[in-house]
Amino acid sequence: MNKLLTVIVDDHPIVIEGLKTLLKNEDNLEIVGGFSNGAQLLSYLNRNPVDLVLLDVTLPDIGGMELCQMIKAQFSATTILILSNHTERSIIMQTIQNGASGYLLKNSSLEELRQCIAAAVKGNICYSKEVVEIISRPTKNQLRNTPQLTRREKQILSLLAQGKTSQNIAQEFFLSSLTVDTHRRNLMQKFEVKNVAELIAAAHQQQLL
Amino acid sequence: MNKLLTVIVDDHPIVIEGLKTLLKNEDNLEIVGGFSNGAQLLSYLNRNPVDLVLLDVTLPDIGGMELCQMIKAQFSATTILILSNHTERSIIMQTIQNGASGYLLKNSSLEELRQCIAAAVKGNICYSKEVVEIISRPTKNQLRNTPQLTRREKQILSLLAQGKTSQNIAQEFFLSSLTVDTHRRNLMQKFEVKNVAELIAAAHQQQLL
DNA sequence: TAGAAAATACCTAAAAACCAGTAGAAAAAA
DNA sequence: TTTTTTCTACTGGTTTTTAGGTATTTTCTA
Repeated sequence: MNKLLTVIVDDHPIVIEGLKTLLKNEDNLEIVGGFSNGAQLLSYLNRNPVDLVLLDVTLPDIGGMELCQMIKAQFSATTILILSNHTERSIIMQTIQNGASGYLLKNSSLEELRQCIAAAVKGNICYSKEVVEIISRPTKNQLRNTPQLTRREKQILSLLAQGKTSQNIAQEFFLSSLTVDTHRRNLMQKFEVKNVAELIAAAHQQQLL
Repeated sequence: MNKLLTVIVDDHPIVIEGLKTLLKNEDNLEIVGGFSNGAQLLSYLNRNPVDLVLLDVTLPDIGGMELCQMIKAQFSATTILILSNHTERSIIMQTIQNGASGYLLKNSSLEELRQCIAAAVKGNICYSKEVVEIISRPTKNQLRNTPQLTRREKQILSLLAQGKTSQNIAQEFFLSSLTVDTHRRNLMQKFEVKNVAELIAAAHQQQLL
């Protein structure tokens, strides 16, 4: 079996070197490049075959998410493994949806890295132990008390998210637009927000839409 | 190293037998039990040490989700791997939330099963290839009509979601509020929406926030 | 069945958002 | 270097939202 052609992308050269050293003795993979930004990576990918990309999500030129998408769109055979210090749940989940095959924190052991690489190149997804803890932790939303909405408020919230004005909504429900205004105001009060934009964002974060 | 004490829980006896046969020759694990419902499993767990549970989510007496939680609450050292035919995205995500260390479809290969067991007992999470596809699928659809945003537009979109007014944003970026208005208008045009409320909702659905 | 919660509706006035254009400067791409 | 895109800013007008309130009726529910 051929060795896995592997590249490392990280804005810290130290991390690149560290990984190179760590993986030097792996007999099933070969580090063929280390890049400090997304543009360099894409340029390399256009010229050379690559099996595996070890990718940091914070890069100077382009977000790791977009980069993920771009790599997957153009080089679908290439496996992406995220190696990051980001411990936010939403970020982790997003990377997977953008085509990454796993997520590890930078303090992962070589053993974990091996494990995840093995799973990833076989097409599976693998999260390291620390990442598992983050994922299983209840989301912020669940900790934060989600406001208790009445039936009407939910209806109106949903129509607001569809871009309807108070008047539109009033017509739809055979109400006075003034009534809708009141509901709208109560909604904003319950969510402790200043305007509809923030209202919709908050509602979305709490999975109410 | 001791063998992994493994139990199988599935309401189809055939599946239990099949798995037993399949895993009989694995030298790192030993099947110590096969149960067709949750009560039997819990009763066994109370009397015997178990390292790994291969669990189906559809059981006659109790939902796999609840069972997962109960196992993890009482026997936190026990690893749970879901083995199911459910292909709904939300169910898969939920099992992880409830403490499972992985998810495989029943048509997975022995190789995949091995891979996931290995990852799971080390504390990682592992999804089989088919499951990966399910997880990544819905977003691909969403990505189709994702508008291409400029850097400024992204910045402004993000501040809008925080409930900032055009004037607030203008101050933050040392711009005229009229400029921010223009960006805001362009954003709405790109997303084909009528106002910020819908804009935020659309952006959220496309994971741009 | 009384009291609480929810839904309804109104007033005023300021603030902000939205519409439909135009247009120069700066930056990026070809 | 030329072309295109992005960012910037404006005019002028309309619509909608937001921020204070208050108040009656309906619907739960304890």
